[in-house]
Amino acid sequence: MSLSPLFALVDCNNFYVSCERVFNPQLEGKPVVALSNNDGCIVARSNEAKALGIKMGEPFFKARDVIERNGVVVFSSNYTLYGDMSRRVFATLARFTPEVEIYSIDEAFLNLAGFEKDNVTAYGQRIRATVKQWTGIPVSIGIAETKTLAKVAGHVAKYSAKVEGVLDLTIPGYRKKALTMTHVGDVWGIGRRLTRRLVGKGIKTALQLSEVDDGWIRKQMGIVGVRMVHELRGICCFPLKLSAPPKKGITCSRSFGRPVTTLNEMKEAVAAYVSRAALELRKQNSVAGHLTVYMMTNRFKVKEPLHNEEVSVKLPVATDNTGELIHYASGAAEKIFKVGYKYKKAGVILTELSPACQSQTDMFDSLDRNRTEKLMTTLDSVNACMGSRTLQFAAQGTAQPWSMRCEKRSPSYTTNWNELLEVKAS
DNA sequence: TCTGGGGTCCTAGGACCC
DNA sequence: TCTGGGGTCCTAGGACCC
Repeated sequence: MSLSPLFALVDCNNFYVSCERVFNPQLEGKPVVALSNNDGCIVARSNEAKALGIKMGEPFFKARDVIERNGVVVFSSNYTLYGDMSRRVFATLARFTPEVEIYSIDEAFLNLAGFEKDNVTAYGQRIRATVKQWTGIPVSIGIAETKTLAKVAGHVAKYSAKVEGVLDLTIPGYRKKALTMTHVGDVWGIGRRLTRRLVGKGIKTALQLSEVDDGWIRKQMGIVGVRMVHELRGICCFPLKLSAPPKKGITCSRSFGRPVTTLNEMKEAVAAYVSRAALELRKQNSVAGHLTVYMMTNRFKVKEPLHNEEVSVKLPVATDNTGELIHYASGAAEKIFKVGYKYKKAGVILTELSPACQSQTDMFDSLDRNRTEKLMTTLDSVNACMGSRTLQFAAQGTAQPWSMRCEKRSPSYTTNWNELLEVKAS
């Protein structure tokens, strides 16, 4: 007999801000925000910052006024720190159920099927308290028969003080109440576009969405919509994914800290992005058969000349070798780079990924692939233990004057001894 | 001065084939 | 007037997620 499904969504509250607070407890109770790469947008806000009206995704410079007036503490993103804290949270969750799906850096679904129904709220409270105690990170937990309902529950749990961070929608009457108080735009899978369309048709709450006719929603939103509505009714359509399948494409792109106007700098940046992408490629034991390079000027500067172009290369032999990939990427960059433009951003995309062990060899291949493979293995292991750019290709440049801004980055407290020693000394 | 980055899935439409 | 029809594969673009 198979158990009826029961999911818990564990969601870290204001995750990046919470990570910073673990190492800066005096920030507790104060407004704090964390910025995206290049210090561009606000991507995490403490409750106090939310209360000031600072919006998610808002450009930093637009919020600068409010921030300065209210003494909001600002952090650049520190993904090394957040990634490590995230691992600690998930390791803690794994103590409570063998089946954990890591959904994002700050969210996980747990399989609670078979756990005693009457006690799941108490169990959730234990999970929440343990994560807080072991990692310092506060979480909200939503429990329900489907992932979509668990997301709804988690959302309500986060904003309703009464439930103390854990809400179980399998308790009679709770599902309807939660769906009534959830705006349709807050349902998992309903983005800005669909929100506008649904609200235009008079569907404003998650409850109303759950009550629409199957045929109608099929026409409006396709099969995706039908699944979503079924999930809201308690019919499970999205099972837990316990192992992530290998990625089908790997991208690395960054905005520049200042405009790039020379081919040399552009090629350095592209080489640096290729190196990062190739490392990811090797981590999942894949090789890439196709490479795309793109570059763009600042789309917000309407008065400056615009150039936005990409070029693709079919690689003669699928590879994970950084040097080889840099070679093709540089050629591609040369093809589209134009003098007289101020480039804002560039990126590299690796696609047509396949398992490294199955890669086809080419009779006329001029590279000694055994040797380059050893070189890559050595490079990766040196960088893994001594820091990510200890060994690098010369093409990436050393000064990297184009690299992104991160003026307010905290030290990587948990992973970088050198930085920690600097903090102690200062 | 200043506007993130990295993914996934689905659909529609064209090419191609028999 | 009327132009076969249906399957499969691929790609571009749209929508979404955090």
